[in-house]
Amino acid sequence: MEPSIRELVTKAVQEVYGVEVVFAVEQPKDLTHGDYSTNVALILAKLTKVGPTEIAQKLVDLMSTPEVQPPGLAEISVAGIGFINFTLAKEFFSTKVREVISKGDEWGKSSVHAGKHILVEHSSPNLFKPFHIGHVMNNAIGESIDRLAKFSGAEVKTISFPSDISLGLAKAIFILIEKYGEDFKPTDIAILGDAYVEGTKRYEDDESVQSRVKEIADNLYTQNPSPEWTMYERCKSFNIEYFERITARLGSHFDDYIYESQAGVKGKEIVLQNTPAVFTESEGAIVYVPEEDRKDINTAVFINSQGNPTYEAKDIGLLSMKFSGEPLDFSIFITDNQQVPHFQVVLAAAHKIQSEWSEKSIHVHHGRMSFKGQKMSSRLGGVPLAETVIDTVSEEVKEKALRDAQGLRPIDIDAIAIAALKFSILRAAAGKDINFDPETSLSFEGDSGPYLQYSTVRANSILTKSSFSLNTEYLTIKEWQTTEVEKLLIHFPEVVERAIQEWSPHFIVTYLLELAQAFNSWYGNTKIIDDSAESPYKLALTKAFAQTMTNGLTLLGISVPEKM
RNA sequence: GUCCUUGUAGUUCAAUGGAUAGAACAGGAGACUUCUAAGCUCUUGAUGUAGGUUCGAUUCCUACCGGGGACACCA
Repeated sequence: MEPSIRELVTKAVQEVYGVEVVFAVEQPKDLTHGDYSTNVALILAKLTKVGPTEIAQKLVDLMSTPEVQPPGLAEISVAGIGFINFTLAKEFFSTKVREVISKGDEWGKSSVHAGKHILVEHSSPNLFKPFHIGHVMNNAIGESIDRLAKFSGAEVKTISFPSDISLGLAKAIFILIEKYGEDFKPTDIAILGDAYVEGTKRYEDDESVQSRVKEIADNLYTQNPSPEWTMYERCKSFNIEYFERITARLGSHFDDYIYESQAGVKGKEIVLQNTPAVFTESEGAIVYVPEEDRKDINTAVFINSQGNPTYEAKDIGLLSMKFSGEPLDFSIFITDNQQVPHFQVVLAAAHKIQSEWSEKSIHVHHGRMSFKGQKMSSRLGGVPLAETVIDTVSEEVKEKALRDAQGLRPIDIDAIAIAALKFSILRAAAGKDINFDPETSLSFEGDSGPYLQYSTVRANSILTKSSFSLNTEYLTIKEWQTTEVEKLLIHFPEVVERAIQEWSPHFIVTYLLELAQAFNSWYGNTKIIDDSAESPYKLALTKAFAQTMTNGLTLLGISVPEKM
């Protein structure tokens, strides 16, 4: 409906004022103002120096003639300081309800990026560091953006970029060999994480440890067959399995991995090829010096004086590998915003090597998660692990379900716990820090993941009881007061589109909350299954609601339990 | 010190330059005896400070104050 209203307004403006202006057609904040509204008169007022209400009235008069109006429009009116409000006919809503049901899982799907190829990189783990609550934040946002990309009509490939080689990793290997011997086989990620932490400490204040660790690092970088290399390979495959298990539990799947070790080799090669064209030598290292007018970025080392690629060069290698496959339209990557300055330098340098590397890259950055006010550092330990948090929350869910004397499937318990967790992350506009406190951040009541699930489950339960089918003739209802549920329902595709345009899942969250509230309020005051003539339509509306919720939750990476 | 980013009820979060700044939690009150009470209804309460641009500023600009981050061989 939004496009045809836009067209109607554009034509009217053209006719009266003979100009083209940029204006908004949007859902008013207050539903009583109508289903759509435009600020075009306010914009024109500036141009023509005429009062906005006068302009609005002129346009409304012109648009109100039946010949020019698109079907489904019931009323156009001037309101407030000069807004033009559009109210839709109830037939429009009932037709839409039918459309929602027949489209099913495709309802709300956009075509803004139809035919395009998008690469999404997220959840990149540092092998040997356990997957902690901060990684869950990256995963939740990344997974949702991945799903939004798929819902945009594009062909999407999802990858992860594990950090599999570093000095820190050699420190962990050192501890493992010392403590457990060369034949150690990893069975628990915590042992590796502890080794990492211990290695970091030991390295700091012991020179003999330092030289031994560097020796190990050399063997790892050169893939030299040695006890530490064998140990490293065992640990690496164990870690990848661990990573896949935990991300699968969170609902993610990766098509491919690009390892930092590969990207490092590639990156070094590219940086050397582009020296001195792009990079310059300085103090034995190879650095990128930004342009004079780029005060916002710093000089950065790409290859250190030992000749090893740094993080910066690895990212150049990563870019080259991302773009070496089939042609890409966008390459989206998700990190926390601590890394923003780093990527500004990398992309500035990348632009000079291959301009599409920076032009087609989209860096989505989110805030960081602090834990009960404490900054988190996986090197120092003390950070809650993802699995521990999920398990703890799952226990609470289970207890609550028992109190309510309900049996829940284990898979549903997990789904509810994960919904609570993901919701606490996705509800906020990305970019802001989240202070995570399991006591207060994870709620099952009010604005929460479980609230959204519960509303959907309840609707589904009614549908099961009623044996609803789409064939029911529900469009013939006479007495019907359009509800807030329908009024919100029709805007789902616009919300999805905006979330895609801005790569911001939180628009979906905000919308689903509003929708669920509208439904729960309606549910509380209406009997849906009854003998009235409206009952089939009420069931259809319930179905359309459940479908919209399910589609929206899917975009957030949250699944809907069978019961709760 | 330079640059980036952020500041909204007691708390956690919303609000493409527009209509009366919305929710939830916490606090207070209530309904139901009806399809799932993880629900519904009512209620108390907020834009860091000072200027500026605009018909109109939480939103844009400037300064200050308070968080967070980056500043060359870690990732």
